[in-house]
Amino acid sequence: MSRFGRSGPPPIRDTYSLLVLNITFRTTADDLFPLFDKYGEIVDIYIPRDRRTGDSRGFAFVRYKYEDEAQKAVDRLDGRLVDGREIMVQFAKYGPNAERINKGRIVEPVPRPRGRSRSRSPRRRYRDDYRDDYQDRDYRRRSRSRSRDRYARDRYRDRDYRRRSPSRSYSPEDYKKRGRDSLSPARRSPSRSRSRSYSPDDYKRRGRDSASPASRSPSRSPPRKMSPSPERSPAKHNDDRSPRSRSPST
DNA sequence: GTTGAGCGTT
Repeated sequence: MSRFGRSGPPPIRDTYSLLVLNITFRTTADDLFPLFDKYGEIVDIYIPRDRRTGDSRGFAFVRYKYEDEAQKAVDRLDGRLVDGREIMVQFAKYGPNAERINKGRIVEPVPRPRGRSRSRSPRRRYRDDYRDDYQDRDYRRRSRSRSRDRYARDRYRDRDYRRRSPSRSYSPEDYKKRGRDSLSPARRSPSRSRSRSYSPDDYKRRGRDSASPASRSPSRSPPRKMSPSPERSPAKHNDDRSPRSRSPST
């Protein structure tokens, strides 16, 4: 669903895809259009949305017709405050086709039987080399928590989904696979097996993981309930301070 | 009704 999408996405050939990140969940293509359109000719703007909620995922794809304009837009709109949020504009990679993409531009939509593309240096040779270092600094600092929990909001409405799918959680097979893999140090650490067949640490680690999270820490589950009745133990502060605070002065 | 790394089609 692109802004210019009449019957689907336009040809990506000879187009420069820009990835706009850090945009607000309320920002739409229409909001980005006037911003990017001012810096160049926009071929298309696409904002992936959640198939469940339909909300924006927080990033958009802006396709420019020319590389210089795209680069200019990146330089201009990158870090721009949009809707109260700093957006990050950078050249986008089209998934697995990224190898055929150079600076966001689709070099060749079809795979090359020859490894020629492999031989040549896809390294950037633009005058904007300095920009790469500028972006690779640390301004892209990622937060300590990721938004991967964005789907968690579904649990609020579909929180009942856990009951109808109790086995939806991690399968024991996963543990078995991991455990079996850990039990094969010969293939993972051949130099390690020369001393001993396997390390007890691995066994312990596997045992911990296999152990139930609830029974692994008996001390974490004190038999004492956290709901002390005010009537059952009123003689904690009242009785203590009673003789003292009761008669501060005569 | 919330959120904040990333890479795309209704």
